[in-house]
Amino acid sequence: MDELLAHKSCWTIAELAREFAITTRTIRFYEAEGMIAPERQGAQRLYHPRDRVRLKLILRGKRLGFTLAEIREIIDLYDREPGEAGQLQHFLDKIEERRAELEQKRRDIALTLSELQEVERSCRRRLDELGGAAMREGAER
Amino acid sequence: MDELLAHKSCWTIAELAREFAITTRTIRFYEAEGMIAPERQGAQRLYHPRDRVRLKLILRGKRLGFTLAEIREIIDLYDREPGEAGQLQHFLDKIEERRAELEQKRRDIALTLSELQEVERSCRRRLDELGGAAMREGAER
DNA sequence: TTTGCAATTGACGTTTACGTAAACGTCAAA
DNA sequence: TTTGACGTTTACGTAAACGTCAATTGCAAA
Repeated sequence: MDELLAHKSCWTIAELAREFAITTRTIRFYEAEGMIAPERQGAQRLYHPRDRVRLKLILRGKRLGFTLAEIREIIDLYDREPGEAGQLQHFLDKIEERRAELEQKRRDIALTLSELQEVERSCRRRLDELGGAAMREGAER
Repeated sequence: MDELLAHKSCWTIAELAREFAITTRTIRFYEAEGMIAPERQGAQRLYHPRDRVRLKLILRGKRLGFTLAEIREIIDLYDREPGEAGQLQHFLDKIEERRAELEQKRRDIALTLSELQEVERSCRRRLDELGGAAMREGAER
């Protein structure tokens, strides 16, 4: 029910775990690694939209095969202070690195997809042959 | 020198390790996991084009964040016997699974790339501001 | 023939990313 | 008031993917 309310402003750890299909242990682990910093109400953790976004970014990074250390670096790129010129250049370099990695991944995906497509084609051909044979056999009876 | 000969037909473990920038330990590990099966000349391993291709596939899979177990499954899709209808359908299902994963990764990459681009833009804006300020300051002297 | 490099196996160590279990607090419904 | 659902911390365990080291062997140049 409440799940349907599009604009929730805070979540419990169990809610987030359910939503993203991970365990609460995992969420706490990310916090221990300094990747999320939920508010505290006494002992309880309270997650705000910002935390939820971070969690999403972490999971996206994981799907792409980045390590938590790399993901931390990427996220750090997002919420950074303007800084001065030297920093900014170093910063742009970092971004460029990440972009190169992502584009390599993209090429890898394209290759794999087209190979899979080829396998699928030959698989369907074979299936057609079998189907055809079965149908001819059926017609003979 | 020999490296320039495009059509080598076999490699030593050290050559492959150098070419792909991994350790020999890693290559042997993949063999122990049953992912490569080089020829043996006595105790020495001899890698043929087929082994080299497999190694490439493994590394590509790793870049995409697949586990070795998943990579093994993907590679298995490639060199599979025709088989009968039931197998083939199950086989097509597997392919579909992998495709779905790859397309998820593709979306993830697109999102990350566009976010990085946004960060880069704001970074360059800031850099321009600083540059402009420095230049005006220079002109004042 | 010795020296030395490249290769081998085997055993154990290490890092990452959590899982699992124990022991406890909190609050609301029965 | 007790039971249950949910939360907490602390600590130890574990699977994956190698790294590291030791002991040994084969071969080839000096």
